[in-house]
Amino acid sequence: MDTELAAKQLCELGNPHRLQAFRLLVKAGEDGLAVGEIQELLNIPGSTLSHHVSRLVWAGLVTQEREGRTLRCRANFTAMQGLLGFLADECCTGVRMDDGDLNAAAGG
Amino acid sequence: MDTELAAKQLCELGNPHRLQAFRLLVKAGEDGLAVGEIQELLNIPGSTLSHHVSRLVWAGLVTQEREGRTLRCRANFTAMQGLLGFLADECCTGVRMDDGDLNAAAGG
DNA sequence: CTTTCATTTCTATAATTCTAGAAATATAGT
DNA sequence: ACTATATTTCTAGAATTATAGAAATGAAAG
Repeated sequence: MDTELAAKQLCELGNPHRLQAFRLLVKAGEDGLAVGEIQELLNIPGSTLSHHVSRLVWAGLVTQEREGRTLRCRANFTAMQGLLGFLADECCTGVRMDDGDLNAAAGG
Repeated sequence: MDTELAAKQLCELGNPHRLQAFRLLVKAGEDGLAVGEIQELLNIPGSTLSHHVSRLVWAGLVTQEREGRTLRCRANFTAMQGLLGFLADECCTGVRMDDGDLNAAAGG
């Protein structure tokens, strides 16, 4: 995971509509949700949602599969775990501090 | 951690310059970095960097403390851990899958 | 082949963001 | 007060994004 990809994915998650949509897909798990189901839950116009979903797909965070007339969307858990791993490794290292460790870290 | 705050913080991390700056601050740990040090490392104009840093501060991801003429910036590890927790809990639940669990989860 | 449903693409507009030079502010030293 | 350094604020233009109505596309059903 390079910084560019991480930034791209963080950027796409960094919009309330998209983050909400993504959370719904995470909750839905394997079953996923049709675009129309997300639309009803978020209560926003179809064209607006389509824009947001396509950005999530573009960033690799969501996959889509046609099922007849509906498009089923699923969270890409692998991508999400990759992003989580990047954040944990690259953006949360430094000092791992419990209260007791604060002085030691600051002093030495 | 509510969705709005998470989205705000994700949005701010979702810019390459800001993500790079934040990573530098994470690496720097307790010591942090002066704005000018970040600027030299990223090699971008001061006004541009100031814009980005102020956004990170606004989102609560970075703190600033004046030390004479320099402004020392530090990553807010607590905020970052909160964000990580939110993502792990709210955006990475669903099916926790090792390879072996895939079929079981899909099957029922 | 027409209708119906689900979703996207087209199009336009308003709003936001990124970038960076110039000017201003804050601090310290002389 | 004057100078130098560090950083921000002002300002403006280019680029991107968000929003949503209207039209188009894909797929099933009659």
